[in-house]
Amino acid sequence: MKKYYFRKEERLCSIKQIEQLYSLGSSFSFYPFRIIHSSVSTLTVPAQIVISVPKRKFKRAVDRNRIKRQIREAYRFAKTDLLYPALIEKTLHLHLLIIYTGNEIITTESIRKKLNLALERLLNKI
RNA sequence: CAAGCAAAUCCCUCUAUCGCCUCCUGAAAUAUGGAGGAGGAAAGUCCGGGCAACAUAGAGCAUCCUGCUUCCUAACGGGAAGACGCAUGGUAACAUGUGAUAGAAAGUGCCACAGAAAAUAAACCGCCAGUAGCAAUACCGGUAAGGGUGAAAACGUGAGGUAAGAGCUCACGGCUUUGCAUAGGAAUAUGCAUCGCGGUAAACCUCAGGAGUUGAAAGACCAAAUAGGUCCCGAACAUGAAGCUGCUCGUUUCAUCACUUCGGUGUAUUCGGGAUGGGUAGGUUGAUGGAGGACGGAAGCAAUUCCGCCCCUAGAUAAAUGAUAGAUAAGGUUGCUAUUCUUAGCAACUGAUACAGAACCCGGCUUAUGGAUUUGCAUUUUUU
RNA sequence: UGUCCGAUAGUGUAACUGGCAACACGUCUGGUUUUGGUCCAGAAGAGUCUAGGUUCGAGCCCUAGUCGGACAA
Repeated sequence: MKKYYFRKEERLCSIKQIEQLYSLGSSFSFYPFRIIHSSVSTLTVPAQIVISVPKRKFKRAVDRNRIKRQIREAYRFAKTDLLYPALIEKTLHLHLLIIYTGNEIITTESIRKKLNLALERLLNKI
């Protein structure tokens, strides 16, 4: 049985690395997400990600937290089924930044579908 | 029974699967097992304090804040009780609501337009005396009663007084200063005497009280790689002239730096190695047991305080507390039945919901909010 | 987390010490021109972010809120 973990090691926590990702990484949009990615040399896990919801679009902290939790839940399933096998096959390590650019809260089911499509497109690009 | 007002309390449930954070167990781990994991406002950041660093003889000035009294409190611009004013209701007693409520009798300023005049004063109409004139009237002086203007007109009413008038004098009344007496702990109230009479201090200001500055991104500790600093050890030596040599390299002597006991030593430069201080990334701490809460008793009108006993209740750090499925409680909608026409029962569907997410911690204030329960208040209807 | 500013016609800005909310551009109407532009003449368009208070009177003073912005690493 597969384990759908999502631990602290799989998050990108360093401010400097995030700034580097913003300045050097390449990006594309796939509604309702905008994904910034760049490959790095060594990591203990295949990918480290940041989830971001802009304060300008969602004023209340409750809404931002809910969207981040939805995305995190969707990513937890998507990376185990989709992302990690492909990355291990290509021997790549990634830094990822997922920004939610939609204007309203949508259901968890549709976020899961959209995120799967977005990650497939990411795998085709690299 | 119903709706209303006020106060207090409670609310993200349970089961399954997957997952996150902290702690415990464990030799150890991201394993296994166990325990725990958002609020009344966590919000706004409007006040006050703890805590920390720095500064600091004392006093004054400046700046800012507060402003009826007493009490509560660690403290407050918060709260409690009271005083006074205003508004509404009431014949009144009083009730409810509300108030930045010290000082306008220290001084300065301002009061548009209108109006004669907006504050040491001032005369447009009017009233009165005098002079001139037959008279109308003119000149000069007195006068704040009356008119009109304005948000506000020199305290109001009456009498005396006067040529006409005027707090000019008196009586009553309103506000007010000071003193005394009584009541009260005080604000204040009542009485007597006395002084005074436009408003504005959310105008400057005066008086009284208070404020050191900066905030956890404070502060403390550990500390990789790289570069550079300091120290130690080891190795090497630049330039010129002459000699050795056919020439280069090399070597010797002398000079170019200092000291010298003439053997050398030191300084400077380069390379290698080691040690060490500061300190970056990063990490630990600060940082969650406290002005803590529940219950009982005592003091107090109350805010609150004291005593006893019990309880431990988030601790993340680019930031956890979630997702999916199902279940019901209160509630909601629809239908059916009974009925005093408003309730009750049954069935189906819906349904864990409003406002909203801890970021060092407390005490308040303000703002946003759907429901449930309890208590109190007065009102209406029905029955007895 | 903390500190500090601002909000006025469609747009950009004024309004001193509280006393009729002003200017420019834009808009509309008319004229000039064959037409458009330029130019000339005229008009409309706000009650000052919201609520409450002080005052005879508030854009201005005070309190609370809403929105926008700046600064401190």
